[in-house]
Amino acid sequence: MEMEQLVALCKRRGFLFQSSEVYGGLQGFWDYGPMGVELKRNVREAWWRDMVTSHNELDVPPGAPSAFEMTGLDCAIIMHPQVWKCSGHYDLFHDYMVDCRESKRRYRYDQVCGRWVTCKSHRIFVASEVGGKEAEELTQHKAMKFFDLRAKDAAALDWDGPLVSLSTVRDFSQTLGPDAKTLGTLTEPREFNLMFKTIAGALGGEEDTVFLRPETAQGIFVNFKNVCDSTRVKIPFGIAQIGKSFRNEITPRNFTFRSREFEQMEIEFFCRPETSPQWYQYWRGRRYQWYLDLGLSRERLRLRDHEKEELSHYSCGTADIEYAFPFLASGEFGELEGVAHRGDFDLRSHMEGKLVRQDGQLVVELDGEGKPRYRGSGKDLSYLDEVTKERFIPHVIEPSAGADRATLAFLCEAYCEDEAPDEHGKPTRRVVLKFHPRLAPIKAAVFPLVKKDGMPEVAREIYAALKPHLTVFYDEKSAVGRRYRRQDEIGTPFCITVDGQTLQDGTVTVRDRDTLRQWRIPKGECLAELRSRLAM
RNA sequence: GCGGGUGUAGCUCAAUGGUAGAGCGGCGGCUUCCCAAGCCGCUGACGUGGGUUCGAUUCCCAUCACCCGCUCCA
Repeated sequence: MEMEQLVALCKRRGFLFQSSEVYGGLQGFWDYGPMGVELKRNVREAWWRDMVTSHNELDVPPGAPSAFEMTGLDCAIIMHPQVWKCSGHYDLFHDYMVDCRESKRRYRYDQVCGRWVTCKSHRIFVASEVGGKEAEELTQHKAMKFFDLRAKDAAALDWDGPLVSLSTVRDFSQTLGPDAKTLGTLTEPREFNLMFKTIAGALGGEEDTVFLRPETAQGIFVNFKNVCDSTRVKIPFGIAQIGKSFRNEITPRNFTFRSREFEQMEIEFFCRPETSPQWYQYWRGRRYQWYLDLGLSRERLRLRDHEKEELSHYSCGTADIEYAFPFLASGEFGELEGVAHRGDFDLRSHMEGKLVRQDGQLVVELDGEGKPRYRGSGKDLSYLDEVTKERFIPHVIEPSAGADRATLAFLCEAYCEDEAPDEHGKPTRRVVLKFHPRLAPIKAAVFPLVKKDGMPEVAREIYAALKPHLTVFYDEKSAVGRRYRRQDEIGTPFCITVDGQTLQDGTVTVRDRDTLRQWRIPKGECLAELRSRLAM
C-alpha cells in the first residue's frame, strides 16, 4: 500500500486534514475531520473501557499476579515548572545547539570549546568537541592542517590564551568547526526548546514561564497522594489518563506519526517493589494483545525488548510495541507504545528532587554548592500498607501509548484495495477500510434501494430506530452501488437496504463490507442483528 | 538542520509570457429493483509574498507545506 493513497483517502473522506491548511499548513500539526474524530474517539474509548471502566478489580485476570484496581485521572496540561525540572525533562529538553553546515553535525553549544590561534597574520578560533589535554592536541593538529603547516613548523602557530568555551566567541565567521575544514560553517547557537514554552498570567514575564506538558505521566505522579487519599485504592493499582501532550519534534514527518501536538493514553501502575517484575511482564503482554484484538496483524506488530544500552538511566526494563508502518523501510517498525518498568524513580524525584545515576544508585543531583540541583516537593509520597504496616515507595510500570499513532496504525492496517463486480459483473477496483467494528466511525448505513415506491419512508423509519443506539448514516442519493462504495471507503461494516420485497414481506437486506455477502432479516430486527454482528 | 524533488478544481492530470482544459468526484434533475451504469445541467484551481515585464500560473528570488534521502530522536 502506498502511503500517498491513504493520505489522499484520509483527506477526501474527512479523516485527517493538515492543520491550518488554508494558510499553507503548519508542520507537525494535524486536524481530525468528521470521520477521523469518530475513529480516534473509538480508539480512545476502546482503550478507556478496556483498561479502566470494564476492569473487574475482584477477579484475577489471566496472566496477572493478583487482582488489581484501575482508576482514572485528567490533569491540567500546564503544571508547576518544578515538575519538569524534577522529572528531568527541563534539562533534557533545553539545549543550545550549533549546527555545522559542512559536516552536517550538530553540537551542544555548551560542550564545544576551542582556542584562538594566529598564523600568517590570520586569527582563527579552532573548535573541538572534546575538552582537556585531548582538545589541546586536537586543536593543534587541526590548526596545522588548516594553515597547511608541516610538523616542524608548529612554532609558526601563535596560540592566544587557553582552551575556552565556544560561548565566549561572538562571531563564528573566523571559527573552525570541530569537524570542518573551512571557516564559518557553524550556525548561530539556537535554543532547542523541545518543550513548548508559554506564559501563565496576563502580565507575566520570564519568571512566569510555564510549559505545556511533554507527557501526561507526570500529572499522575504528582497526584499519586491525592488519588490514594481520596479513593481508598490499595496497591496494586493503576491510574489511567488520556490527554494531549506537546513536544517540539525536530523532524515532524510521516503523516501524523511524529506530530508536535499529540495525544497519549497512559497508565501508571503502582505495585510493591518485589512484585514489579511480574507486573511488568503482565502489562507487556496485555498491551500487545490489545492491538491484536483490535485488528492489527501479527505480521506487522511486534513486541521488542530494549537492549541494555537503550534503557533510560532509571529504567529496569522497557519493551516497545511497534508497528510496521507502510511509510517505513521494509523490516523497520515504528513505536506505538512503550511499556516501561520505571522503578521508584518518579515518585522519588518528586519527593527528593531530580535524580541522577551514580555508581549504580539513583541519587539527588547536586549543584556546585552541594545543594540539590532541583529540589523536590518534600512531600512524603511513600505508601503505607495498612495490613502489614509496611511503608515503601511503590514501583511503577508505565504502559504509555500514542492515541494518534494507534489511530494511524489502524488506518494503515484497514486500508485495502480489492475487486468487486460492477453492474455488468466485471471486476472493478474497490478501496475499502476494513476497520474492526469497534473502531469503525459509522457502524451501519441505511438505504432505500431506489428513491420511490415508499422505500425511503421505510428506510427512514429504520434509520430513526437505530440512531439512538448506534452511529448510523442515511443515504438515498444516486445508484445503490455507488452508495455501497462510499461506505466502503469510510469503513462502514454493514449496509441495510430497503427494496421491493421489504414492502411485501417486511424484510431488508444486510450487506457485509468485507465479503459483499447479502442476507435478509425482518426490518424490526436491524438493531439486534447489528448488535450481534458488531459484538456491541 | 542539510541535499534532491513536488506544489494548477475535492482527487488524478493537461496547457500557456496575453487571466486556464479534461476525466473522476460533488450538487440538482430524469432514469434506475443490489455494487462507482446512462442522459441533461451546475459546481470548482494556478500554495504564499516579492521581483523582472506593458502583462507572470509560466521567468527569477524568498517563504510555507508535502515527498525521498541524510541527520536527530525523551
